[in-house]
Amino acid sequence: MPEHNILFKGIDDYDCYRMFTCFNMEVKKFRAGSCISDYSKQGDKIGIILKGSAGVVRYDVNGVRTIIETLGEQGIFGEYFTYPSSARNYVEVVAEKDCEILFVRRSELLKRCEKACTCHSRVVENMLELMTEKAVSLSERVEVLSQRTIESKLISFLQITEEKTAEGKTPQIPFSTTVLSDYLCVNRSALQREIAKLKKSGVLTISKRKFKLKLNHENEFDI
Amino acid sequence: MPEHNILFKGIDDYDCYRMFTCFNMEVKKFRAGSCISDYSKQGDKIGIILKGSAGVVRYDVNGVRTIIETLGEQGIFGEYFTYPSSARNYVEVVAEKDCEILFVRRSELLKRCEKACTCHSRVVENMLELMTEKAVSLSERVEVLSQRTIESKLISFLQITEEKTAEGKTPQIPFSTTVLSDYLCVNRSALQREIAKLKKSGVLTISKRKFKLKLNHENEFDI
DNA sequence: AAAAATCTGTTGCAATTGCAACAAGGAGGA
DNA sequence: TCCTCCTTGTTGCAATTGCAACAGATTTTT
Repeated sequence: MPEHNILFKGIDDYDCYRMFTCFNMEVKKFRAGSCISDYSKQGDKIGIILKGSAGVVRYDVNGVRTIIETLGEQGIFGEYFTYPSSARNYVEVVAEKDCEILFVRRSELLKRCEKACTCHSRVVENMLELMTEKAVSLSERVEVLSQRTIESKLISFLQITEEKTAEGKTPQIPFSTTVLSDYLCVNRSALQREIAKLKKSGVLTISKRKFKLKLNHENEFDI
Repeated sequence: MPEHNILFKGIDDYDCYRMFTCFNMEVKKFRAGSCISDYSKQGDKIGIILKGSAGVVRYDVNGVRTIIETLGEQGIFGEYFTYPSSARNYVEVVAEKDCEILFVRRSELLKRCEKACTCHSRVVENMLELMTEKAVSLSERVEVLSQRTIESKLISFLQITEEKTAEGKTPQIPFSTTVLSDYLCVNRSALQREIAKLKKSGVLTISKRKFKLKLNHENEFDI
């Protein structure tokens, strides 16, 4: 039932069905690896990931790939946010796993409802929650990318990953090293070199994708 | 009248006054250069810039400054978004100009109003707009920082600045070069060197802070 | 108006990062 | 099983970036 989704959290079946139609929403499925949106002529259309995961990927003129964002369930995307493809680079959203995506126009969501239904304001509330999540995850992205060296980009990323790991579980890098380098926006072999250094100095332990950080707490701020 | 603010857009005087109290909001003033929040123990408190502008700034262990975000009027900030100060770095929000800031807790904004006032849902709607703006500006930030070289970080920043410039006006860099380097997260003199190169090759013209870009459109994607 | 502070612009040298090439280790399909 | 494709890991060399120092310009303060 595509009417049931995170945007309609807290709303009963009948209203869900009604609004789904009223807002001109649609749900589409995509196979892993396929392109969900190429960010051209989408206007204010917003995509919300109901199931699966996806990545916002950019290829520049030289073919260099950059993973701008990774989107899990509840992730949202659209031309409205992401800087669009331009003459200098090509941006697309690619399904990582099989995906189910809800599409809706921003203008539809915000239109003043003639019937002033309470459920409409609940939708706006839910949208606020999704948008807040997006802002938080973009902030993390900025935190990582604003680091000046590969080493600190990596450490910053690993720390954030650690914090997201459930209590008692071993933190795990969600990518292959190759993909990680595209995510940190650095050269793969240079990243590999930094990983080797951190391992050698005992700061980092990795087996497969599971890792452990032991930071040296000298030379730090008192807070 | 602090009751009138962007969060209360579309709401009449009486309700503004009532909600301002009901939500435990407060408005504070800050002098240019002063520290608005040091991101410690703020919990879910959110700041909204009513007047003035501010920057979210990080200093690392070596004293290197990074401008994580710049916030104009309607900009929002809080520990909830920005990665907080840690043992390795210190984050604060600094007023660029004299500021008037509205503080409110996220939990207060989202609490189910017993009186189910229509104006409350309008506040949520306004908040969604502010949050969307934040997501958009963070996306731009990622766009710039994800570039691999100083040259492309600079060009990407200048292009975005151009696009924001009102029709007919000359685009203008909003910072000094020194501050710009902290915003692009690169070394100042290396940035200066790249600017010199672009000037020499005729791609970039700058006088004071006004600039003009003439990009060479070879080797580009057809879109 | 003089002094102080800040910003711009440049440069040589050092450190970091990117690039290319290659060997070795899975994973999955024919 | 063998073969292919993809990822990991390493390295020498080249290019980019950071650092430090300094001179001149500009702005702010006294």
